[in-house]
Amino acid sequence: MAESMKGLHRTCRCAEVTEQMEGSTITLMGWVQKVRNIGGVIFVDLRDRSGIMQLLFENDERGVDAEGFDKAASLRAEYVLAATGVVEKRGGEVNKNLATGSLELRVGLFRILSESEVPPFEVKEDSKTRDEVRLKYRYLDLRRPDIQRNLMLRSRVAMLTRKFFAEEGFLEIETPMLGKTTPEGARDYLVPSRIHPGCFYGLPQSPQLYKQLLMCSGYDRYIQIARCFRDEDLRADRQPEFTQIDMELSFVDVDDVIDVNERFLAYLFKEVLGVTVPLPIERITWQEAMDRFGSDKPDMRFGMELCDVSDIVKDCGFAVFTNALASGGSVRGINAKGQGGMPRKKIDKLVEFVRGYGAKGLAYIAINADGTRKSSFAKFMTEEEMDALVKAMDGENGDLLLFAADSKKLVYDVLGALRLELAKQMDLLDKNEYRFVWVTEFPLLEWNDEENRYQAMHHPFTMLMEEDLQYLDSDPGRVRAKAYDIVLNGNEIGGGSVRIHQDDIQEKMFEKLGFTKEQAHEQFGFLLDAFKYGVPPHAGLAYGLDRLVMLMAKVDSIRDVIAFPKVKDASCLMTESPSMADDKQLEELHLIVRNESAE
RNA sequence: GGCCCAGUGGCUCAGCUGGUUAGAGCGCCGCCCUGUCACGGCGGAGGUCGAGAGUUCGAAUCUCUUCUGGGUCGCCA
Repeated sequence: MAESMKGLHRTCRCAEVTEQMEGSTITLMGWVQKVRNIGGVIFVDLRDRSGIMQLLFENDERGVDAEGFDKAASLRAEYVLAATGVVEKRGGEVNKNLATGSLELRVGLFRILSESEVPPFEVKEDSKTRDEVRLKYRYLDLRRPDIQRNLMLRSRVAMLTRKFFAEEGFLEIETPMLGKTTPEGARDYLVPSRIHPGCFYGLPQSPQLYKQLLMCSGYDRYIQIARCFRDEDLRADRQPEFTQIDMELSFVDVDDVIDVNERFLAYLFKEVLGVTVPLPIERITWQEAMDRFGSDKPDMRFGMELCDVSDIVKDCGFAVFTNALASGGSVRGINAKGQGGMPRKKIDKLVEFVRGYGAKGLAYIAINADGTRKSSFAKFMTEEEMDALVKAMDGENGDLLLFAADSKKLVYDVLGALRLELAKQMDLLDKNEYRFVWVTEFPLLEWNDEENRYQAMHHPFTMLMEEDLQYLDSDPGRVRAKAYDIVLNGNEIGGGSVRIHQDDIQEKMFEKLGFTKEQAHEQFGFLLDAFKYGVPPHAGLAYGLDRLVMLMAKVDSIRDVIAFPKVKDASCLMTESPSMADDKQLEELHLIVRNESAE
């Protein structure tokens, strides 16, 4: 039977009890973590979000009466208690694993505020319970200390973000959830309009257009911690709804955005983790990132950089290499230091791995400890050619050299992914190390094979680098954008760009993207109109808050830093959303028509 | 949409080259225990092996289909 807490007030949280409070009478409230009934005395670990405090129940003049002792014996895991008593030094050993390990509360009076059924899993740290079960009972899962720490960390990140940017003169302004749907980019979540039959709102993929309008309106530094929605397939670091730290600034260029944001990151990491981020953060261009790491979000915690050996092998006898070069591709390799002894089976696994990225194969040279070589393609090459290749790769005894030959893009993809996979296998990735890098000068456009046209790599409002304007007509793929990503340990945690604010360039941009004037106006007319009335040069950036917190919390899934995440198919196992709407709702929204002729 | 991994008492797993009655740890229930903190001791309950079909004298085990969850490629301007 649940009892009332009437007349009782919580003094502090469980783990906030200190040795200075010894001798004083306090009241704690929380959940029963563990009952240890050893006969004449009962120990209970009481838990709340601060941690654990041990309660002592003993039937004597300083403790509980006989009835109270029987009640204590009935306690079970996850019961909610209010317990009043005296803080004492422990009579037995000190528990060094607890902040309150030298103390206990000798309970004089307590109430069971709520009983609990036996939970489907134990509420404890480092769960090994299947996600399926955890997420169905998410309200219990969220009681775990590690998840609670993650969400407390997240709260602190959000608080410090607001504090930092407020002090930098940013205004927090909310933008609509119900907006205009745009067919470009990710799929929108659509919300049917009751009042306008056949019409739909789109939930924002980001506040992009609104924040640019705010710049037009003179709110020269804007920030918002904004919920965003994308109806695309999920990943370990991707949820259909997620949170951005979104900002936009007027009268700035690339360096201004980078400056305030790297100071922000240094502040955040110092305050939250005590980690010093050396400033300025390293910057590399997109091209350099691709050439060295095969990725536009390179993990800089380790080397194993790509090496272009196209020139070395251009006349060799291995057709896989020469054919790739003949069709405009490249041959590149990476050197997995000390992996020359990798068993054949494991190498075959790597070959399987790269096939997943579209590679037709993976050539390798394993250099044994004694200098002899084992290679998948030695028979097509002369000894001299092999020597030159090994030398170019800086191959030493005991190394494993891996090569990909294909189109440039595929070679980047394959070796970029392989580099990360090898780093995982070789245990080169330390979660306590935080390596930031700005990747700049992204291509403005990328070719879309399916639609047979260029499309914006970032978005259609991204400014190009002035010096590349000359190529916009002759060689659009060569034009670089004033776009930048902030990358942390191989994760894109944020990205942004300088926006176009000159209407002639914007129109040219739409033309390059294959928009007619009419199409551009139908989709973005309000922005183009706003640009007629005086628009400041502006630029912005948005962070994926969930990913950032995931890395700060050193966890592998974004779900561990989101209170109520969705599973792979975008449903919620707890609420069982999405669910069918009833006919009445659908009729009101004009999504079905009532059959009137049935009478 | 493709590929890969997993599904066995409440939880985590073992069993899988087909062969008695499917095991373990934790949890749960009962009794005992006055300094435990992974408390301990004794006793006990609890499983149509995700579902369906097939092969077989016989299926947790092999085959196919399907469901659920995870990872990933495509996708995510």
